[in-house]
Amino acid sequence: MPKLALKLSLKGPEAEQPDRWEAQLRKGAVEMAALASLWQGRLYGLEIIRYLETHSQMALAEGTIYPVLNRLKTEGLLTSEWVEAEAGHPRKYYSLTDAGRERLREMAKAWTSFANGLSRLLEPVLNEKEKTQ
Amino acid sequence: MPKLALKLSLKGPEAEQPDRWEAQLRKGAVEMAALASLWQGRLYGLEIIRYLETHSQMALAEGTIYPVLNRLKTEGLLTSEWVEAEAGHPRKYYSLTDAGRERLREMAKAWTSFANGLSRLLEPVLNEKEKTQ
DNA sequence: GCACGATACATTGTTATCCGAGGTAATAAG
DNA sequence: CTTATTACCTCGGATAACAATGTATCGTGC
Repeated sequence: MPKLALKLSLKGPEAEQPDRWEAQLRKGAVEMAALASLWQGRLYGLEIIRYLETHSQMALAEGTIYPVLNRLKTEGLLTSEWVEAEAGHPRKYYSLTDAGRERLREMAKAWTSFANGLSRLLEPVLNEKEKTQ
Repeated sequence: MPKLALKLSLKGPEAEQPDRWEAQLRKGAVEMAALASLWQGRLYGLEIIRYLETHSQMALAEGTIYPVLNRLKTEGLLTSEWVEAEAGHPRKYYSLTDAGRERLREMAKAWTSFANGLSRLLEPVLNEKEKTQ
């Protein structure tokens, strides 16, 4: 057996909708999440993925995180450095710059405001207080 | 003066970034917001825009809302009916279907979970509790 | 040595979405 | 009849997530 790593997409005729919707929710929040994962210290790529999965139920693919990290690096929001591991492939550790820290603060505030607005909107739904028009 | 309604995009060499980021945040949340605006009764297109702007600081363009409404209608989550206005152009009122109501409940739950995860992630940032690595 | 698996980084193509810019229709006022 | 207002609708560009795929490095078993 050579590899057999197929992840079994199983795309049925009219299956999977919730999955795609949550992907859309992630848009825009991903950059903020990546920055946030580095708030307490440097991490390398795959570590960021695991961190976010553990700390926020946000499951990102590798094909998502690497472009994002490069984007943020280009914008000067974080830096990277290669570090040799005792075993295995060398790792590229990312750290927040001062600009990145500042930007994350702004994003966090904007996010909070945005989330509060939506929460207010969803209140009747979650509390099931229907009003018959 | 003929019209002069140009909204002044003013796309400088490296200007406007915060605006585009918030647009990304909106992706995915828009469908939910549109459904939520109809929870308490029917509204027509422009009214939905105004409702969301008032109740959640979410400013949507017309070019955004109409395709979304058609999408939701195609999925059977809402229905529409033309209603003559006493004055001006007739209005197309949208209402939630039972399926739409049910879907909105699911979305609201998923959103809450997602938002809570991110809130947890941002806690250190908002509380400014840096830990020197 | 060399095949193999594990770990890690990286890129490409597909698909979905927001929204600016533009258009149409109906009514009312000048 | 021209203009303004209100409303609905559509097209095209830009951006983003991510599945699939590829590359590089090291350790282990033979």
